Amino acid sequence: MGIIAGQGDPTASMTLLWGRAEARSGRRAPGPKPGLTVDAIVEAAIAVADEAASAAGLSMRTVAERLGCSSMALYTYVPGKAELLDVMYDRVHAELPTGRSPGEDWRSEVTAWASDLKAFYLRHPWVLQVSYARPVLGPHEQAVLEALLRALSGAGLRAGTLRAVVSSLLHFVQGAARTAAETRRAAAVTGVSDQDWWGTRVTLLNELAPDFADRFPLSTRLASSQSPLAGDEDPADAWERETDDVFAAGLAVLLDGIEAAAGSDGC
Amino acid sequence: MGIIAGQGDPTASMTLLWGRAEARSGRRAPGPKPGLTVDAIVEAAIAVADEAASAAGLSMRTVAERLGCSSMALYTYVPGKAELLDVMYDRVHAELPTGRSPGEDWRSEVTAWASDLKAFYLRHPWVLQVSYARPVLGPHEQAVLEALLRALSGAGLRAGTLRAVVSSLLHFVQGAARTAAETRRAAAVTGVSDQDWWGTRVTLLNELAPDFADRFPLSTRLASSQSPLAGDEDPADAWERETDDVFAAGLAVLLDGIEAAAGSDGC
DNA sequence: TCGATCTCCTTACGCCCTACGGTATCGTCA
DNA sequence: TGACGATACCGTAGGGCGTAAGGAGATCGA
Repeated sequence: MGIIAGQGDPTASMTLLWGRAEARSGRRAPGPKPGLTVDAIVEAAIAVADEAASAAGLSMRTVAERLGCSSMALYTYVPGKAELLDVMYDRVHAELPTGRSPGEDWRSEVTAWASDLKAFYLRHPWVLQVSYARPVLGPHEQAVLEALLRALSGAGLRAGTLRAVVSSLLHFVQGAARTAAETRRAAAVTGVSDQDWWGTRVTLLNELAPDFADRFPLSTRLASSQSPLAGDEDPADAWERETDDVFAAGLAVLLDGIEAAAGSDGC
Repeated sequence: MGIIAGQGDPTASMTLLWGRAEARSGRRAPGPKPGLTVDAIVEAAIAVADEAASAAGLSMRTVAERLGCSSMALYTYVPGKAELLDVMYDRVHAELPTGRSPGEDWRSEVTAWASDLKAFYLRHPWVLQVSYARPVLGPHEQAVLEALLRALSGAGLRAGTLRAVVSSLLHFVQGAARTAAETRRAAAVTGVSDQDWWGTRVTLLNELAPDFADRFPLSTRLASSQSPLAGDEDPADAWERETDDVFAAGLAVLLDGIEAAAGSDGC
């Protein structure tokens, strides 16, 4: 459901994201000792979202339950759910590598960046549901972008082209990851495996639209060209391999395009 | 929040999608005359979702209000919200052109397809929130896919490459449209214009992270290379033009890549 | 005319987020 | 030492949401 990030108080979110000033002023305020910390809440919330495999499964109640407090206790530390999501979003990006692997050509650097990012999205699919329109502007996400720019710096692109390439790459990885994650989640949530689901649909389609192959000849041909299962292969594994192949092939196409663009950018 | 489509009863959804059998059996059943139709409900639901610019704004209650009935009355015609979304999703795809424009080369055909699709997503941003993992498999969406395949048939790609190219193109268009739609929606929902929002964030960033430019030199340079506003241009228009340029440039990169792949596919 | 059957509504349950006001706790200063 | 007042935390409640259950009324075939 495309959650809008950055919707809460900007000052609150940004302060939480970039080193908290109040954490440094040594003086403790009067009153009872805090039983929680923002860090603990964020960690718990990430764990909840990971398990639910969806931002929709994240509720203040579930987070509070995991921490052994009431949902209202969280509001002492975090202004609201929107700001919590902002911080979760950035924090989890700290997992991604940011260092350069020296001496590699830019193609393999970008490929490594893309597959790291895709794996990351599959570990934390809820990240894909945070809107990218008004970025959270946190340090860890920024580092990921910087890593891509570093990898691409070897390709020699003009600024305009570079912007387009960056967004293409992001959209490509996010799209592929989104599809893969949603497929997994659909199987988990509904309890129906992909093959069963497709089987049911295809049977129904044959009954309800017997003229399918005539109306959509190219789609039909593309679907039937799917490589058949090797005899003893687990269908789920085969599907995984198939999508990996599509990812690699799509990325290769994109990289070819970047190379061509770099050439015409006159470098 | 990535809504899972195809979650309801497959038979129900598919029957609603592919010509309703019961509509043809002439015999009216006893009981009061139906005051609504599935079509009217779907139309109202699409209007609601368009206005809310988000699938989250779509509720059975809102749809019912627009039709002047109670929310429970809808359940006579539609099994549930999931199936309603399935039907909305496919129905709205009927807007898109499906005919081929004869005599054009495949590059301009694909470009036209992509920009039509992007405009469509911007008119109906909620479509982007319906999961693509278990496709609805309705006739109108299928026609859109078939149109792309027809446009690409001139490029001479092997089946494997074709699959990768199709998914790259879809992901690219969806990603670009998603960002654009969410930017618009964020401005509408929060009442804060994009420039104001960015201004606030940048100011905060300067205060909280004065070392930003040192930590992220490439990001800083890319951001500062943005073309400045022409004196009397509306900032919103300038932003629109900027994203259009990025879209066109990204698509061009992708098409270059397709061309290269077609070459190495040996056609 | 008389069921049978269908449409549509009211009610209710169980989720969600969070505003508000009350209470328990503890550092600080007189 | 003792009281003050800031702070942490919770209970309640209000307004969302989807939809199960069951009842009221309309309309058909027999």
